[in-house]
Amino acid sequence: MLRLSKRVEYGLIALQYLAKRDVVVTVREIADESAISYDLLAKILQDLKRDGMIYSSQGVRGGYGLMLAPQQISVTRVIDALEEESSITECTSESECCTREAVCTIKGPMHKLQEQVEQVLNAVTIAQLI
Amino acid sequence: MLRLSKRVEYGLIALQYLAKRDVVVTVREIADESAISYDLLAKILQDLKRDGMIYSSQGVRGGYGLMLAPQQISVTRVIDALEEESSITECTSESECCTREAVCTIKGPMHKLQEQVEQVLNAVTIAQLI
DNA sequence: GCTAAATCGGACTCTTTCAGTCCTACTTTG
DNA sequence: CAAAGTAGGACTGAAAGAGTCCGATTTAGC
Repeated sequence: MLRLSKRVEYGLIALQYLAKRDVVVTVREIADESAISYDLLAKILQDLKRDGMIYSSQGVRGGYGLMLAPQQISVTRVIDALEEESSITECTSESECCTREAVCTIKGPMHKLQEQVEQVLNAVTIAQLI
Repeated sequence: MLRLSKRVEYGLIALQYLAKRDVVVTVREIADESAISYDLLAKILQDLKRDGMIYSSQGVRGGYGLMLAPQQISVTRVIDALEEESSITECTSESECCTREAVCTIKGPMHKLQEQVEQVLNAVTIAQLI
């Protein structure tokens, strides 16, 4: 469907939220304000933290905050942090092995297409969302 | 996953195949040569025909052929003909109604992003696949 | 030190979408 | 009229996605 997953959508919303604040923010607050499932959002923020674009402080008065400047966080990076695969077709994937490889006649062009899409997603950052 | 569906992938392969020939080609031939399920490909070609980018002739010696020049058939058009929805998020969709609309803070930027992606997909045509 | 408010993280369920199959009907050439 | 095609509905199976549940760990503040 060529659609961003809800995980990425929620991730972008959360990052946008964090970018507007300069103190740590709880998952609860973002989830309530943005009408997103708490449990789901909690997992997403954990993944974003693993990537290193945000940090967390645990315990009471804990929460999440940005580690990087908004303009350093591209949509591509968010996608990579939150999704397993992000190639446009099976044959442009590195991890999967294309079942029709021997007879595949569109591998080259698809690679080019993927590069162009990535370029677009790379150019958009959290800074543009604020 | 931001991935083109198999329907679109097979559709592009079939169109590329047709673009290389100047006579009608049967579904069977394309399916065999490209290792694609016959039944599935048959449905895809029907949809492409409905859109008007290819024509069919029924009966013995029948098959499909291009109605338009390869450079007139963009990837966007193929996607539109073969998929229900193609918006990048729920909130940029026209047919769906975003459940979180009241609190959605990324609608504007997502629309811009979608336009840019569409621009890329619009610029690539079957002519580039040959 | 205890308690409450947080993050951490595994395991699970439910739903929807996608890919693919099966079967029957209609069309047309030879 | 038979064989080779397209036309198309209905169904199945598998996989991914979205969301839930529950328990563990950490830590500020009383």
